[in-house]
Amino acid sequence: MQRDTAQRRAIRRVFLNAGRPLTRDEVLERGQAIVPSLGVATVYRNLKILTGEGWLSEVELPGGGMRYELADRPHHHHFLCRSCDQAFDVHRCPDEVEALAPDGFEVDGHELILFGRCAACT
Amino acid sequence: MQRDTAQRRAIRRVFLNAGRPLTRDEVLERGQAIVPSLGVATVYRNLKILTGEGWLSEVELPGGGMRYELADRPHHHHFLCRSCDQAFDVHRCPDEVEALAPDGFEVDGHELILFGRCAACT
DNA sequence: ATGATGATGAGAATATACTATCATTCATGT
DNA sequence: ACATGAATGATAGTATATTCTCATCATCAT
Repeated sequence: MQRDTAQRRAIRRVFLNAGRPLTRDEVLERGQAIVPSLGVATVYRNLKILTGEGWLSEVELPGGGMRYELADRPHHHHFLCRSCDQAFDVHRCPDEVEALAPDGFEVDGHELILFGRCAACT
Repeated sequence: MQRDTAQRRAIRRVFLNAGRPLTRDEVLERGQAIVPSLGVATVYRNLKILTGEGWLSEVELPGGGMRYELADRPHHHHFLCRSCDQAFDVHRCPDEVEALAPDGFEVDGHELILFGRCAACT
């Protein structure tokens, strides 16, 4: 059965403290602040396991690499800072976006990404 | 100075006929229908040149690989078919989306992506 | 027509993201 | 405390996208 390791606990804590989508490197750095020996392979393994369990979900934004965020969050979108490349949550959503599709197209989801400079980079 | 080659003409024609963002492979396939000898390196080179000239612009949607589209089109968004992976233009845009950002964040652009099945795949 | 040189095409090389391997560590049930 | 085997970490391997190299081709000013 699955074991409760310091590494996996660290990775979970990183996400619980983040409040925004994280890249593999962000998880690695922040995880190493808790468990210094943490390696990339373990980060990859656990991102996959936690995603498989439905605890994390994948977020694909421009700029390479997948990002991950807690899966239990209500519908929301993202802001991507062009300066620091960090992603942030946007909790409001324009209504009826899915009605914008051309006729004959079946929409089953949508993603809205805002670009600019975050509060820290302004 | 720059030369007007059959390959570059073919690639330009592919975009003028497409009316939607194309992946490298879509450009290659359609380009080879015009100039059979067309190779990947040439496609890459010309995508970069045409983008640098401002004739094409890059579109980054989920699912790997960059896509390219004519740069002179008015503001619009995209629909990505989960079945055939083709991208289509969505010409309507929800207003005031950029006002959704958190306080202190400077928004300078946005992208809206609708997911589902296109008319041909339905 | 022709020569200079920009462009091409095939394949090698590189960059990057991710996965597999495996000896070692350590969480867990007893 | 101990045995079991799941998890880890270092690194090798794989996959994929893109760029580089270079011999050859072909455009265009003359």
